[in-house]
Amino acid sequence: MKVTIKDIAKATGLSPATVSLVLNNRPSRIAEATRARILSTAREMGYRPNSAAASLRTNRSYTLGLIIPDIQNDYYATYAKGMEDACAECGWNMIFCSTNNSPTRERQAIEALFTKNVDGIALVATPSKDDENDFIANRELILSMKTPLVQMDLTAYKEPINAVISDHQKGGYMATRHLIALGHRKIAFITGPSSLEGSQSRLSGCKKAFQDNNLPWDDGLVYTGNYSYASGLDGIDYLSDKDFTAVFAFNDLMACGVYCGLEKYGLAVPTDVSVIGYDDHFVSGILSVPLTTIRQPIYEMGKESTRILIHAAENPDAPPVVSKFDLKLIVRKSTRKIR
Amino acid sequence: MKVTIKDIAKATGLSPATVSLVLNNRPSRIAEATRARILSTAREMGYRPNSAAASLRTNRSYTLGLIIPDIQNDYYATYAKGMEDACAECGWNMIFCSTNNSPTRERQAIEALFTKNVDGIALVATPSKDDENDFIANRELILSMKTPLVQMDLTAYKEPINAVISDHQKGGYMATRHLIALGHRKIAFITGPSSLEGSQSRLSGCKKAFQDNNLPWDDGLVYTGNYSYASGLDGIDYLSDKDFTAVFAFNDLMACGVYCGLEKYGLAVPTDVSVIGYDDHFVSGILSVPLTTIRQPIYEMGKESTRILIHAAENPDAPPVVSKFDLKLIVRKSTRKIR
DNA sequence: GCGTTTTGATAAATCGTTTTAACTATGCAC
DNA sequence: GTGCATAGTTAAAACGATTTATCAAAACGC
Repeated sequence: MKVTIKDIAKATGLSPATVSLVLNNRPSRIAEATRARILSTAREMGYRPNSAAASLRTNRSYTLGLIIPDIQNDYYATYAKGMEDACAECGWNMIFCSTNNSPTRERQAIEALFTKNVDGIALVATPSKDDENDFIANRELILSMKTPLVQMDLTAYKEPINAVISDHQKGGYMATRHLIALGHRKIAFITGPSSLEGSQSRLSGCKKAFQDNNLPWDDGLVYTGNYSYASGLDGIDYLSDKDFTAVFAFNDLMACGVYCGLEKYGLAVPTDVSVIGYDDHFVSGILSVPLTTIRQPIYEMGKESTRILIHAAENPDAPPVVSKFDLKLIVRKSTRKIR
Repeated sequence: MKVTIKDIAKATGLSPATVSLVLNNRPSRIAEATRARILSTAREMGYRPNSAAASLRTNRSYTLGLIIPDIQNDYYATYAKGMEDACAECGWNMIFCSTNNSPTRERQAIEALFTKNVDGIALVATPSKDDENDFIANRELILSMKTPLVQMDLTAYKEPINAVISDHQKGGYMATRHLIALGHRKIAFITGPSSLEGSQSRLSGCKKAFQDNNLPWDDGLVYTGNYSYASGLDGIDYLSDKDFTAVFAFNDLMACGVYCGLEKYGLAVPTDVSVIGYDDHFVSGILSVPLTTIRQPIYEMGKESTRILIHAAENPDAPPVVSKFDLKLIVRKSTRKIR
């Protein structure tokens, strides 16, 4: 039925050992003629290795696992693409798990990946609103399995850990500074969930920018969103009776909601209100008023995650790596000098 | 190190055979007490099955492979999510492969999936512009492996094959009829690549709608795009010196390009020109002028694909299934009665 | 008490590959 | 002809689970 290494051995009159040595390109002294013969019959017979057998024997699968909260989210999808492309370059494979923002499914995914013997796991933890413990527990689970782990956007941890991060404090600072430079003083902020470090960091960057410019901070202009389109809308509802000339939404999706909300209240972007987002989601460039935003090199972060994991898989006692990425201010049409 | 079935056997003083029988819930006469003992020690010892070993022995992996052209594309991502959700419900796993629109990588993905012993493959073939042969060759490859295959949006094939499809001719018809009903007579069409069946079908649906209403068809108002944002823009450039009151873009992404193009020429949607898209991409609802579109139940199609594959895996000689899905006209703000 | 059925559990082969120590044959030096 | 190095190849033991035929003991019928 399926062609195995034994079949090739039989066909060439050699032993399975020899065939395996050649097919895996192991350092050994196999005559060049033999090598060629094996290679060509393998091709002719349509040999395809059985990775289950190999993985059983070697305990390696040349496969990475990726766990993301939602594959439909462009942000995670881009990260996934980065990882996948880097894997393809090295001939590795990936198993994706999209957990639909459920810590339970996240846990199941981890178990499944372990069962499948992956050589490394990239975890983009689900932004669990309430239960921080799930999050910790799942990370612990991976670590307890001794499988290399790389985490996105996580720094604080009791022990060093592989991570790809971007400096969100700086991102928050850059965005705010941009608005301040345009003359804005009454700036509203629509943040992410306060449980998320990324959101916290951005906010502290914003405050720092105010400080550095000797401007008074007003907590009343901060609305806590949850990174969804709807919460951008809600933010504007909340802000509708407040006085502000610019909005910094902590991601682009909420910025889209902000656009819609502002329109509802008869406010034009950027004439009446400047809007800045975060992420550089692909829609940002094709909106009616293209959105000024902070770009995260999320694709590159995906690629780097793969590199880190492969390296960790191949060097079991390499020290943890933290790769820090630079953010970039992308100025488009949604922000302008205050009138 | 890792807990195996043998370890549990040793710990309970039973044999590996018994442990396996219990853990897999096989029909057999194991004393209830024994069963309970095994289950509890397995839990205590943190046993996790080694799927490589199981798969080697049984030739089953409870894993499906999915091959899509681009994970970053919301359309495919939604399909993937549907498949994944359905898998999670059944305790199955998925291996995603995003091929970046490269037939070569598509081929590599197929090989990798085969090597990994997946129990079924869902193929969303890359819309290869020029070389139809790659496409055929890759499908043949999967079929030759005797692995269950389900294909999205493909009907024509010399032999019956599992597929999930939507009736694109009807979709084209619905969209065109909608515009005609609003009084439009000069309708421009921005299609997909003519090599793709889905695009062809939509176009024939459009023509049929014209026929049924005794309207003259004008090939000059047809622009062949490639489903990208840019080709929506290009389409409007091409049409700029033509006379038309409505545009039907064969997907929403091109419709976004159309929005932008029309703005460039000082035309407002829907006041000057009505625009209708296709897919119901998530941006369609959050555009400044929400887009009227034809919704494909792509998430459901993903779920169904999983069901088909699992069924095929468990019933090796079940006949091929073709699941047909209904399309729906979603009327938003981008189309209106002609002035 | 004997033969038969039922119950509960297991021995052992197997899946396809990898890997290491061991083996044979050949060439070479003397 | 003997000893030794080297080149080329292989035997055989894993890896961890599954599965079938088989076995031992207990229960049962009479």
